[in-house]
Amino acid sequence: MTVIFSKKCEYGLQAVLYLAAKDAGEVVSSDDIAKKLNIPKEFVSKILQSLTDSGLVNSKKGKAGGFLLAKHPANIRLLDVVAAIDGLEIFNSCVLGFPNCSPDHPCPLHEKWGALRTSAYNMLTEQTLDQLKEKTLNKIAHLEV
Amino acid sequence: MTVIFSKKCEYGLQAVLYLAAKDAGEVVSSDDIAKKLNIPKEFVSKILQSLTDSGLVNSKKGKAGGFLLAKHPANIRLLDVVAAIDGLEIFNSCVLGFPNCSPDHPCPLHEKWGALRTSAYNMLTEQTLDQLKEKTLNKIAHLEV
DNA sequence: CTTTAATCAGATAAAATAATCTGTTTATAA
DNA sequence: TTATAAACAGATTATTTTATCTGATTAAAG
Repeated sequence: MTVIFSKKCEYGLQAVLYLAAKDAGEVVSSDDIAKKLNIPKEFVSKILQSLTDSGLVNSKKGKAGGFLLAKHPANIRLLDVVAAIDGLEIFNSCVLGFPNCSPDHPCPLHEKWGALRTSAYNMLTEQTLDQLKEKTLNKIAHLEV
Repeated sequence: MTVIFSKKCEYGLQAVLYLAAKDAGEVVSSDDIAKKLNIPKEFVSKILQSLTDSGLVNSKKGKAGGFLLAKHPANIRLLDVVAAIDGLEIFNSCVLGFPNCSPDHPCPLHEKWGALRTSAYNMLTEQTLDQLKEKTLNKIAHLEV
């Protein structure tokens, strides 16, 4: 198989987009998130805990507790989430798996791939949770089974 | 972690590029390939066996046996190798892991990601093993440990 | 014809990723 | 103040991917 983001990262991105689509400050339980997004509750809970450690998400314990974004969604870029979960290695490693791939000793795809990779990086840097709110709401509205 | 191609696919691409950099018709053993590319012999052997089944590679059994490309390297696109090993699912599945991601019910990144994905697809379709021969030779020349 | 060196086939092992479970702590609300 | 519902912590399990092993078959070369 081929993957861009790990499952952890996909779920993490879905979850923070979901949080960003809620009203500011609203606390959402992992149970709610898991049900809405159709992903394992314990798993998404773990992921949000790690994003809490990373400072992107805040949590509230106890009854009526849950998660909420730690910053205004305009200040959270997709790249921040990816960096916190999967890391940025993908933007700095050879697409063909060659060692030492660099401008000095480029792999056969170095330039062509480099251009695509940069576009992807820029896109993830430009897009904030805020900017995607409308689209997220739309997608969520059609997640019913 | 984040990945574009599986290890299998990375090794497979490296191996066919290596074969394409050899003289036409030259038979190369998996042992040779493994040593040169610094990848596990049995693993690359398995991968080349599967590419043989896919019709991209031919094999020669017995002493002095090994592998060679089944077609002229100008007729093998990178996409063919990726398709044979990882499949093309990545070009047809949601980058955020949302179900049912389509123009009707797009995920928040549907358009932006779609553009990048198409660029990647086109690149892999345009690049043939032949076109990458010079660059492959250069890279291989600097693989020494 | 025998030795040797290769692919091939299938089983197995190891490592990484994904998912689940068990119990503890915490805070709300009845 | 007690019941409840949540995050949290850590261990465990399951699945997938990566890698290795064992033996069989094949073909070239001495």
